[in-house]
Amino acid sequence: MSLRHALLGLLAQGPASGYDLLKIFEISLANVWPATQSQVYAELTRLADAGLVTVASEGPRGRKEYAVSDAGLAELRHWVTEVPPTRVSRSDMLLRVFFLGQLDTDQARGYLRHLAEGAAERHEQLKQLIKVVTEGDDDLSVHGRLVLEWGLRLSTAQREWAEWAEREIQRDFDRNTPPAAQ
Amino acid sequence: MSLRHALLGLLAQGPASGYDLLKIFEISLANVWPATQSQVYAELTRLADAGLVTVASEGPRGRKEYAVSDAGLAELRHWVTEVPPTRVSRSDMLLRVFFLGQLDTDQARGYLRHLAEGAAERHEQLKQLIKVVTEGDDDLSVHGRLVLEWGLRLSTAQREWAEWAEREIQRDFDRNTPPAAQ
DNA sequence: ACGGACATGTAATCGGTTACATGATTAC
DNA sequence: GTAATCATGTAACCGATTACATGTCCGT
Repeated sequence: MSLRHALLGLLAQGPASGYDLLKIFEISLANVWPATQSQVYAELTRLADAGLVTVASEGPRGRKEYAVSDAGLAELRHWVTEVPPTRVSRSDMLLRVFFLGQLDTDQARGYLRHLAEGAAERHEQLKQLIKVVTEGDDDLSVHGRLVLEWGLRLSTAQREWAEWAEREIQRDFDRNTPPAAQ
Repeated sequence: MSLRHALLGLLAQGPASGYDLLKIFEISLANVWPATQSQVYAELTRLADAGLVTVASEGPRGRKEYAVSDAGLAELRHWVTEVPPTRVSRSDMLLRVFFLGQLDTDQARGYLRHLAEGAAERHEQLKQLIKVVTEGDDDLSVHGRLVLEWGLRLSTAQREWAEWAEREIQRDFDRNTPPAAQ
């Protein structure tokens, strides 16, 4: 039920329409909680039905501007402070690592090298992004920067780990394939 | 569709029943790709229908032992090597960080401290787990150790980041609340 | 006048979760 | 005999994805 809270959190910054919110999702929340158009409109309707947001004003082209209600703000704060964050998140990347034994050593090392390269690329992208976002002192920018810093640290850790794992696999291979057998 | 590949990967290690596979999920894959009982049995039926696994033998109590077919092995290898890993994974933990502006400074720092503590706990748990799993030289153990190492690095990075973010928030607070105002 | 952006909605499908339901075998 | 474990299955529901569908306003 986090899409609900993502929407409440964005609306806590100021009133917005579904269309506005979608654009915000595409830029600032895309890497943390992606959402589709269908989903956003449907959830806004549900939030309004539940009284957590209200339709503050209606504009041209059927535009509906939503504003968070007191109940909505309370729900948001409750979620942030009281609801324990999800323990595990599924990772198909790590699942593949479990099954690397199904490949030959070169392919397995290739997969890990690819992970390292991907992490390095993401790191560079985030470095660019952080330059662009550095201006702005609204709440979302301030805390968005904390999230970006996590992205930087995560991509660094992943690159280093993948490089380590690649060496580790090579080491295992060398140990099980003594020089005489080469 | 990764549950399907998780099952193929486990069956590539040797034939097993749905019941067996479930126990494996509960121990070794619990932190990477959790699966429920309903899900496993249903997916095994689908895999058999698709010809990716076969019922190798039937035992007492309606037990069905599944074995991966050649087509299944091919599908598994294709998935590991050719299908690009998922880019983003949703994180309600980071989503909360975005909305920390809705709390007062103490609460926000509390959330981050809590994250740091949680990461430290997970790190300790993994250190225990790695001791237990260190014996065993089958494929799953070898590559499972790579995954565990990632868990260790991830939990360390998260603890350090959360501690850094907590200080960062304090710094912001001090900057916006000059001594004269205290 | 027309194209692009603005703006909202519905329906089908899929993967995952929870709960329900049932029964056989084995160890004590 | 009986409790624990082994063993499989179904059904309802929920959140997310994809595709379809429709219409309006604004700038040039």
